[in-house]
Amino acid sequence: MTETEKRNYNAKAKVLKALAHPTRLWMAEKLVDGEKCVCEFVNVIDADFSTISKHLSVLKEAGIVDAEKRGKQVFYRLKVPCVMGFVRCVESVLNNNDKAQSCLMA
Amino acid sequence: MTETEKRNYNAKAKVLKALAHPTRLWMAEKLVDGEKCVCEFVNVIDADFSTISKHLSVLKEAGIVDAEKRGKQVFYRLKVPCVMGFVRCVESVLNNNDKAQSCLMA
DNA sequence: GGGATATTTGGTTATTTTGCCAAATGTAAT
DNA sequence: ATTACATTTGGCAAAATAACCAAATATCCC
Repeated sequence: MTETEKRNYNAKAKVLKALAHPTRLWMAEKLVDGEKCVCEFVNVIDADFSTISKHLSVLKEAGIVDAEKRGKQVFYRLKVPCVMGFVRCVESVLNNNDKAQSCLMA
Repeated sequence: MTETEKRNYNAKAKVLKALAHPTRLWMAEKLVDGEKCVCEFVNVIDADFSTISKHLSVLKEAGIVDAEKRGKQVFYRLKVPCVMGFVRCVESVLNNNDKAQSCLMA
């Protein structure tokens, strides 16, 4: 594997890593409906607001979301629409897993 | 967020986490061409074979690949074809990031 | 059975990630 | 300018991951 390839896979893995956390994935999915301010997440997620802010910055760093400050609030929005198609793929993995499980039980 | 939802997001995150590693992502992509035995990875990847084996077992555990033993060798194959469509999405994120970068430079 | 090959498992250490707290920053309202 | 509110940043401890080595397991060939 060349150095360039290596860098490429590191970069791709970073994007995946950003989504590979329950809270971040949940937030990304919520953003499909449109932008949300941090405060909206703070009210719903049971975690410190600093934690939530850091999660959002991971998503931003990865290029998955964009942030815009308006007044006191910061609004995040999904930058990459395909993200969710890809969540559907993940769901199909899970469905497969469940099917396998019920086979074992049958 | 209900307990059920929480479990659901943990499960989805687990699948993503499995792919969120340069080596594992690379292996998953290689498997698009068809099954490969562990030894084929061992010859190419610069890492201990126990490390490679463990990576593969993470992918298997997540339901992304399947393993079959034939003779002395174990063959892994992709269980979920959509995985790669979703890698394409990740790539589009990267392209976006690059574009943003070149904007900054221009 | 004994040796060779292919892979997995267990154990250890180093690194990364997570989540909370406290403190800093930015913005609007009084 | 002071206060209140929204968010980010820095620092630290706990938890999860990763990679290596050595040892265990499984299969084949002699």
